[in-house]
Amino acid sequence: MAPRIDPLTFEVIELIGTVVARYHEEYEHAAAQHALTGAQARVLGLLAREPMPMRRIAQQLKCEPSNVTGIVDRLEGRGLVERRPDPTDRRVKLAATTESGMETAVRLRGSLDFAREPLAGLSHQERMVLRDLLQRMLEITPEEPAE
Amino acid sequence: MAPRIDPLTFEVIELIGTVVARYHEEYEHAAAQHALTGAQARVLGLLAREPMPMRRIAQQLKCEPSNVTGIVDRLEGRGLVERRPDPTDRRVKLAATTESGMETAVRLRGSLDFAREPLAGLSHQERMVLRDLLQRMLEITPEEPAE
DNA sequence: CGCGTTGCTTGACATCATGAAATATCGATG
DNA sequence: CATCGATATTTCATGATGTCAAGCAACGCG
Repeated sequence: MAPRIDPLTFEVIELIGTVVARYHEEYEHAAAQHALTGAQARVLGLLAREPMPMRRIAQQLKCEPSNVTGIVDRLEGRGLVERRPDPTDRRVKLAATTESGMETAVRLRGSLDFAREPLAGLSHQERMVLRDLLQRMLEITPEEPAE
Repeated sequence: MAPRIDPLTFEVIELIGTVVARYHEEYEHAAAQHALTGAQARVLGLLAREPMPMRRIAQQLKCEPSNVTGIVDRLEGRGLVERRPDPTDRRVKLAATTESGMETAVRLRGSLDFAREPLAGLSHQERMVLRDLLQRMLEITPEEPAE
């Protein structure tokens, strides 16, 4: 078995676990306020940015396309989303938010206060440090020199 | 969405979202390696620390007790967990890992390499900074006058 | 044109989650 | 002690999410 983890690292892991738990909790709660499930909220959020084929939704959600069919069905049943033909490929169906769906997505995003709430206590300087550390943790290479 | 959030904060939020996504991905993957679902892995992990009543499992998972019944049923069906009577209260059933369940839990914990991997690039000093920032970010319920 | 590939849906099935109702036990009160 | 409200668990019905296999339509290449 792997060598034991030092206490500091363990502590950070626990904190990340807590962040993950809190994030999910708030996300589900915000979704529920709009009578949406987490999965529906995620898809609606994706489509609010731009319409996209079912296939791509599945890739973003890391699930099977057949699963997306059902989720979009339910969103469509509520008039939040519609399927359009792709002009360049008749196999493809583009899912897109309706006007009502876009409104819901905007309100949803507004109530995702995980954004403002937990960062309130951090200064601008500290947010930059946090950003850099998270980036390195995720091994993201900044494409452009960061401000 | 309204530009109420400055770009830096937005960037940090996105990063946290990425952390959450990656965490879940790795967790589900590790669970699947032991033929467990995420929920089953979480319960097994809880019980590996100490046996506890169904009620408490539900509280930890933030779900209804009736849901826990099913999850423990499946773990019990595989011989990973067993139900014991609580000597002090005959209403209560204590769920506890079997020997085999404890082994699985230990191996599972070992394969949760989200622990070691993503922090590898950070120095001891940086981990301390990250820990402090996360702690302040998570500052539990602003009962105290938020500084 | 023919044929393998791709995109989406359908169907069968397991899991997770909720809520309401049933059962058993506890604890307190009269 | 008998009763009654509260608590712990289970069962049942229902819905959402997820997988996989099979099917159909359309694409595109040879």
